[in-house]
Amino acid sequence: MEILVASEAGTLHALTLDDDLTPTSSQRLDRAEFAGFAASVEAERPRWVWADTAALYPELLRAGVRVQRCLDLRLCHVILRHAAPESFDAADAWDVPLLPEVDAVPSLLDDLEDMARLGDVGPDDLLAERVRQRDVLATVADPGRLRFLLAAESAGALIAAEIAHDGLPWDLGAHDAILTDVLGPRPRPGSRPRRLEELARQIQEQLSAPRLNPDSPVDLLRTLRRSGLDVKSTSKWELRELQHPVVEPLLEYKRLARLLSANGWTWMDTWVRPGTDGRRGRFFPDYVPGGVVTGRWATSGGGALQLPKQIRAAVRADPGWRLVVADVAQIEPRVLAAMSRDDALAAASRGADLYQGLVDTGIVDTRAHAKVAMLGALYGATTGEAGHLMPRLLRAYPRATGLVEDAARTGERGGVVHTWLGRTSPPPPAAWRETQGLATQPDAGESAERRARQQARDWGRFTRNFVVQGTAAEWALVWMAQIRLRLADLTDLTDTADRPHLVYFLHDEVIVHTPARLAEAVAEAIGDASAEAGRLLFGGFGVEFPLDVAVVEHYGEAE
DNA sequence: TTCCTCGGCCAC
DNA sequence: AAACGTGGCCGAGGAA
Repeated sequence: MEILVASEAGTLHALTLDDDLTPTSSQRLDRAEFAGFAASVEAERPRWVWADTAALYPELLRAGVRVQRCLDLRLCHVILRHAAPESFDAADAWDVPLLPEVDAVPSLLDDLEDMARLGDVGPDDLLAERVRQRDVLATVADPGRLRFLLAAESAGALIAAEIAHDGLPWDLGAHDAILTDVLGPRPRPGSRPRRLEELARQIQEQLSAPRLNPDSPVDLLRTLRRSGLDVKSTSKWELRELQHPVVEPLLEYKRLARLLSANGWTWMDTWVRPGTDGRRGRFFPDYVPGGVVTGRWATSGGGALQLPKQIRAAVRADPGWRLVVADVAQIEPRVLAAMSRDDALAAASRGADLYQGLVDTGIVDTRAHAKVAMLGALYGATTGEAGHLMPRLLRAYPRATGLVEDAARTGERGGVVHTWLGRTSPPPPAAWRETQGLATQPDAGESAERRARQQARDWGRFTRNFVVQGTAAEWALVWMAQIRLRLADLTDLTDTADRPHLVYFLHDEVIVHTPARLAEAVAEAIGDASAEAGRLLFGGFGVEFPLDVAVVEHYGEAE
């Protein structure tokens, strides 16, 4: 059973559909009735179908109602349009970006919540889109896989909304202690923390430049060169190689200045809601499912995808609760082995450490070389150590390397490539084709040809990585959806106060916040979910996805 | 004043 | 000092 929920001019319409997508009943709901309606119908485990999970699900969550499955038609639309562009006309209302161009609607900023989402789609339009998507699905090469992807993508939307509702437990006191320890006490607004001020003075003295602003790359580069240091930039990679007394305080300054600007007291004030008795604060990452072309999640504000290791100890479970932190070891090479059906690479992956497996089978001599070579193959390295090791990898794993090489060649020709479940890469932009076209003209100059070759190789590296990064993202989505199902089974669903819940996701890593007594059961559920994700995606093919799982009080304890 | 690009660096 | 993929976010400083 499916239930379509349309929202039009503040009123909700719920349509119940049978398996042929024929409406069997229809009703109007006041906004206030929505959660009660959803709670009563959820017992029958329907599939909820709506235009945009982020527009409707939060109000259910606020009312304490969670649903098991949904179809997010906007997210599905994006996938289907790329998979079968010939089935769609010009861009329509379903192609609107998640957030509008801010320039375009300055007067609507107050209504952003309502206007930016696809909340306002009438029941007829919603049903028409649902039917269209079913029909498009029937035309693609492998509807089963794509249907699975749409379900996984939609489950991701539910999870993102739930994390946005629950938040990541955050210990403001621990965060402040870390900052104070390395920077000094919180300074008055507009002035540098004590430690940064000291370092700035040292740098100025070492370079005999009393008015140097170390935060200004232009100023700093000029001053360094005036001191006889032959550098082309102020990056730490280049500075590290210099023999000069300014290097140490300068690198330390950069490290601390970064911490202050990215995750200092201002960030804390902006993104963390203080806790209450017996409860930590909460950081609310604004995840954007499907926000990256490859299918990875993006974030919009808060920087949840780049929480530096330095402050992870501030992620701390509530008293009496634990964090279960789990990440997949070397997900991308494992996914590559599975999707290319490369038995040799799969065999090397049959252990907790795939890179060590490459050493043990004699492909390379050290683990470090194995990692460099493998990442080089996934990213398209041509020079240096990675480029040098490539021939060995090509010889040892012709199927796996062949898959990414093929994807690169396709991209270089301007073609599109597909992930395992059928997410399709975007075609190269018009300017790209134009440059390629110019280079094939009879009167094309040397430089035009060089530019075109360079650009073709660049796009090839993108498509090469797309197939693997995108399939890894699919694995992670399925893993997380399986975790979510299993967590719901650990407790009585109505018992929301004691419910283990996902609070963080980072490409190949999750954190579950759970009452301490359930921590071991949660860890086991996460492992089961990993095995199930492998089976669901790749059937019986023998690639394993081993996890590092840790039950901790704070994230800093996990590796 | 606001907007935008760039250099730099964090995460995977 | 980037090389070799995907991102977000910051301050500086020039452009509008």
